[in-house]
Amino acid sequence: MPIQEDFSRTELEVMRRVSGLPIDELALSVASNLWRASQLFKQKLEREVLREHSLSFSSFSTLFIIWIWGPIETREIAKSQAVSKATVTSLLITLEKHGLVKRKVGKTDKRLVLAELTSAGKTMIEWVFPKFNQGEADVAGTLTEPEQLELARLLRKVVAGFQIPLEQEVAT
Amino acid sequence: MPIQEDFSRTELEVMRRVSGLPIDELALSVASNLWRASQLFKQKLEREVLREHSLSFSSFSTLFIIWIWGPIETREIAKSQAVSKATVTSLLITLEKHGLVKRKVGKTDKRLVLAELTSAGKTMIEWVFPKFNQGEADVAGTLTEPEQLELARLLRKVVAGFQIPLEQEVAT
DNA sequence: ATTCAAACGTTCGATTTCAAATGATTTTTT
DNA sequence: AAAAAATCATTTGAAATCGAACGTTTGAAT
Repeated sequence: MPIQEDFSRTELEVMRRVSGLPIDELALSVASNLWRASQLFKQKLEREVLREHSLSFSSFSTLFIIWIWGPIETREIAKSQAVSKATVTSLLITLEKHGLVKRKVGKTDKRLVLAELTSAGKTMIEWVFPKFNQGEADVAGTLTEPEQLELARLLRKVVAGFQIPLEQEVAT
Repeated sequence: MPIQEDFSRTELEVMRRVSGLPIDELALSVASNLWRASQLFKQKLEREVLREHSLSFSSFSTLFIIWIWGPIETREIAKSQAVSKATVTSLLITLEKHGLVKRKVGKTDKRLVLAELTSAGKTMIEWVFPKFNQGEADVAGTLTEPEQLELARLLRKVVAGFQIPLEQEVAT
């Protein structure tokens, strides 16, 4: 029995529909599967791990990044998460409300706001992260180890590709 | 000069921080790069292609799926997009408000709601999709063609992995 | 020193998102 | 055929999300 490339029904129908148009079908399949995989991953982790701790995916990610980087500026959280500063403000308000994070104004530069974990926040992330990672392992476990290494490498290369185009200044 | 694996500063710091803990670091790097790539992709397309047409990423995706599948039920949109039915209702309301989609009740089963494009919606998707695809090509273009094929294959395998666990019934 | 410009985080309004509850319709049971 | 259960989409309330506008603070220019 030959190896069957596992195109979904939708992917096949999309390809049929756009054949004839001047469309980069390979890029289309890369992008659509990238998006779909990321959404299913997010959903799985929210449902199986985060919900029971009343954490959203974004809240968890924010908590995690604050855990890693100690007191960290709002703008750096935004950059690391690829979200707007306004979003980070919202997330920090929610996390603060739940007593997991506290904010303080920068000492030398009073425009800055630094976020750091409370002890409850530290306890939370250290308790949830291993379970979160188990979910990641379940997802990645679909692939062999060499495949996981290759997938990580390719994604890293794609991510790196987003940084470079900044050289081409955006026209106003 | 040796090839440098392009780990980001954050990825390196995270690995340093969790070394010692019983963490699957490979799964962690797969998952974090998957998420980061998808978010950067979404942001790029929203900013460079969709914003000028007042479309969100979700609105575009919904428009696209309706374009592909003709009159389609709300629940099928939800399944294909991996979002809840409530979300689809919201999206359809917005799209209908903008005159791109119209809804009609199912003929035989009056519980169903079918969505289809208006002519304005058809014009919109046929105008925007090629530009969207160009954005996809820009992103995928970071990789060589064999790499793109491999990335699509690996992501497809990951996506397929999400379907299977449904066999293990979810405990109530 | 004063004015001007730049950089921060926050607020605002709109959209997206979800789980849970609800109302309408269909299917299954009895 | 009547009652019960299942299945839809929608509504509700809360959070996440963004761009744009805003007020504050800092840095630069005169």
